[in-house]
Amino acid sequence: MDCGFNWEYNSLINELTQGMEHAKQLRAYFSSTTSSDNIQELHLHMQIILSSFENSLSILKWTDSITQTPQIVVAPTSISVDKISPKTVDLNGNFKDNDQDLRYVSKKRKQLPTWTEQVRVSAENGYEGPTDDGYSWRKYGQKDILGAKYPRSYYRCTYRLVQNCWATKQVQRSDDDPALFEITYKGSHTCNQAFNSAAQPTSPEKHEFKKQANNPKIVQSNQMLTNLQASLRVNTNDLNKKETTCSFPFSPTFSGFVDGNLHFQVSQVDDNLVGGYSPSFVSPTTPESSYFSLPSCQMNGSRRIHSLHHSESDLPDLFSANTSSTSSPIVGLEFPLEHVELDPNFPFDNSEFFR
DNA sequence: TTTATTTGACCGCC
DNA sequence: GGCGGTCAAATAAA
Repeated sequence: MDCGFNWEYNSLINELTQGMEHAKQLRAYFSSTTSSDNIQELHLHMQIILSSFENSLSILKWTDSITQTPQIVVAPTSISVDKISPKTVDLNGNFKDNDQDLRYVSKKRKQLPTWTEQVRVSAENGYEGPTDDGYSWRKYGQKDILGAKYPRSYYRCTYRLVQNCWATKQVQRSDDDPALFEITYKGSHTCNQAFNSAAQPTSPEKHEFKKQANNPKIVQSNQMLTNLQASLRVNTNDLNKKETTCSFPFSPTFSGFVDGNLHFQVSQVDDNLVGGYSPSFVSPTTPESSYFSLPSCQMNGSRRIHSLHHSESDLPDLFSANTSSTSSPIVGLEFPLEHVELDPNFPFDNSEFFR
């Protein structure tokens, strides 16, 4: 897909890199000052911001390593809130092309992106378990693991059958710390709840969503609508106040307006595109100011951390797995250029675009 | 009646 | 052969 997005893509990386460097400087500054609670709070936020930057860059660079054209990346981000060490990701395995039964799916799933997240459950926040992560899961198994004090639970996406969503997760309670749950996710959600996860698990809309999820036409319609909404558009009004929203074939959303200066907002289209805990951040709204919102992670009363690693050798398989799903509203997304309203007078200057 | 969970059995991998 | 992961029938819950 060559839509001339390379320079926006590079600009995005440059902008993220620059933002991360400033966040690092801020962190260093606050680290060198007092140790009051407020300062520590700020330091914590800075850490979160840095994690967001690092993972955004990782995702973008990872995509770039596959193809020079930016695309939707179904990959998790990590947000470090607790001081818990990151775990590993692996994408091993060889699958046979001729295997087409369910076993084939099972083998192929071994290549799905895998990442581990650790969730601490505390009584004070009323969090009842580590499973409420914004997605709807169905438990399909439990197994006693050798050497582990607690059994391991196996969950898969509730919408596996109706939406061919192959995301799974395993929940393992820590032996040393019973309040700590290690959750291993395999595969990213390709179901509709990826676009509705925020309200999904607990809201009354859940039932309505399920009804819709069983209707293929509604599902398709919702997916198209959601894709359309998720995709950015470029609108320009008059020269004095141009409302400008720019669509890109990858997850972040850029929007803003032009009034001599270009004001830009960068936000995540859909947090599930990157694993459910994606950061959203706001780039400078004025040439002089620079601020960032906290990541819009779904904490759900728990504290969580997860990490993602992709080795070079893993990438093709992962990419293949992501793009192989024909029903996915997310993966392999081809950006519909006909939906983009481009102002031919819009100053798409590479160096100034994000300023 | 429908949906979710439990749990023993099965299968593939090491 | 043991272990981890998954299936699917039985059961429970809504």
